[in-house]
Amino acid sequence: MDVDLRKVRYFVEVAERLHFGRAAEALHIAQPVLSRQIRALEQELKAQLFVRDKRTTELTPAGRQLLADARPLLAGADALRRRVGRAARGADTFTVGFMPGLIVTSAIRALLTRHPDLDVDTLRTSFADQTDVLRDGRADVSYVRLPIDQRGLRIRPLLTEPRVVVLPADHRLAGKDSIEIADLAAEHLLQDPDAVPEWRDIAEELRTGRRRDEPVVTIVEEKLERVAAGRGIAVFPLSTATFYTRKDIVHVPVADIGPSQVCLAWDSSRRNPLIAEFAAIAEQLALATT
Amino acid sequence: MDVDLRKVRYFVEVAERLHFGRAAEALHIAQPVLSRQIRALEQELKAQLFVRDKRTTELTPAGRQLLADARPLLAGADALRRRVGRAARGADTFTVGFMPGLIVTSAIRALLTRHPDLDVDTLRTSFADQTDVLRDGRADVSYVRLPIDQRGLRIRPLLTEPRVVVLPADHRLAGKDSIEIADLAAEHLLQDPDAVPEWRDIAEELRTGRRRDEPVVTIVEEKLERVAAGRGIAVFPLSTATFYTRKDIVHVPVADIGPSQVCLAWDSSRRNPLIAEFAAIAEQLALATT
DNA sequence: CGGCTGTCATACCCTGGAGGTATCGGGCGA
DNA sequence: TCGCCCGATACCTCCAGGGTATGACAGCCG
Repeated sequence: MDVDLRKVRYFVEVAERLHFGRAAEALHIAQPVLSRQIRALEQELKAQLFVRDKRTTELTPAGRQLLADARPLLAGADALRRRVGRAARGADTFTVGFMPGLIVTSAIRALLTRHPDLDVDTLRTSFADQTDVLRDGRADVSYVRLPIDQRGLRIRPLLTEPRVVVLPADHRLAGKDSIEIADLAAEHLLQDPDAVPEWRDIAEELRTGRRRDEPVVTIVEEKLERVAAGRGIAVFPLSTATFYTRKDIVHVPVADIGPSQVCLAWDSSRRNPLIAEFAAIAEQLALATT
Repeated sequence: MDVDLRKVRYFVEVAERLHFGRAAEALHIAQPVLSRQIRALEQELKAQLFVRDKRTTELTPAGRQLLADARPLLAGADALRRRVGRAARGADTFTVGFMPGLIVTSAIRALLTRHPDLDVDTLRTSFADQTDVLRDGRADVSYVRLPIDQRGLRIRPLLTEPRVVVLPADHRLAGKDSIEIADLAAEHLLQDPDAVPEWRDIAEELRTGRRRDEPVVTIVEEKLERVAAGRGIAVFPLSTATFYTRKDIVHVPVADIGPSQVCLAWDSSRRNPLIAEFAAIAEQLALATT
């Protein structure tokens, strides 16, 4: 009848690892149970999801389709749960996500003057999870920096600002007025490469596959700490770079890199009047400050 | 852990009827089972969903929130099921929804020349379900006429065309070059009032509540049959009105009514390259023909 | 080539939850 | 006041989801 979200969640775990035993471990269930549930899911959907040839596990086309659809569905279920829970707790709440370096207080204050009884929360995000918080209901709207995966979201552009590279003060490029992205080909980037697409194309560490697989740091202060220690570089929007000023660090404009585009984003399947209202406020404030 | 979609479906049925007995009947289960499942759902979500005071049932704020979120979630589950089933059947398929009167063959032909192996289907929609087919996965893209509920969708405007009122040939207004919407205040509209927002504001049958509750007809030919029989009027885009020409029917422009805006729409949570490709084709064709 | 290991499937048991029927109890209308 | 409507409660049955033990098969290594 209906798909069983538990089975779908199990499937995602297996599909991501292509290994029943380790997926079962991650799900805290026994491996035979997982095998049986996946089989049951295949029967319910009347579709083979994996090809298992006694040694390796691989996805079928149907499995790939399911994997693509499963994650938004599970996130939607998560969001439903969160929002109902919040509605049950009584007070109207509205949660605004924001990236480090962005100023959101003026918009929130404007919203509060119109809705004095509203309980407005803020939620700090990182580049990696700035859209997840919208899909799983942790935030109602979120200030995001492009590029993002826009699936399931609606966005409104607010402002753009130039991006700079952040270097240790004693770096060979530290004195320059402006550099080009190619000058950084040999450096180690401390952030998600998706955040700087121009760098992807020229980065040596990506081409040679010799990228150190240390976990990507998501906290700005932590990134700056590593930059100062000479362990890598980072590309920030100008406002972020100036906000976190330190003596052992400098920032240099990069001539051939796209600006940082800041947008307001929200889940496109929702229609909460507060969202539209907040979007209008944010847009107006963005216009006023430029 | 995860929400149970079955329980959510049960909840929607009860929330729409505010009556456990009839909801149970519609779901083909016994009433006590339904009562118990709703109670279980309330416990799982830790939220009271209904206030039951021995005679009437009413939704709580949490219940209203759940109702708002439940439908897209269930439609998403439906869509997942459909798309996985299709992927399992093998051949790549792509389904285009369209409203009566819109011509889609040229766009489909263009898509087919680029993807000779693709299996392209068409699906005729009506004003009422033109967006449902996208949300529940019956179609990959759909030509729609505004206004629509844009939640969860992404749309691209294609073209606009004037709208006319369709009248029996012997109607008192039949000879006019142009009329105003107010002239139609006393008429019976044969279609979903949401399709003609300007009419909502002046319609006598809506103001007095004496609207005959005959089911809204969704088939164009059927509407024309009723118009010819003097049982009501209909507002169509010009192309539709000229397409279905009959001797016992005339159409008259309405001066103060917004044009019909035709868009291509698709589910905003998906990223299928074929969707983007088809959107580009449709946009180009729309530009070429104007 | 034989044994070991890793990996998924099978067999079997136990419990909880979803379905059913019968019945209760409180409002409301006649 | 009586009957009716409607949701809740009580109790039964059965299957699905969890567990453990073990089998089957591929690849690896000595």
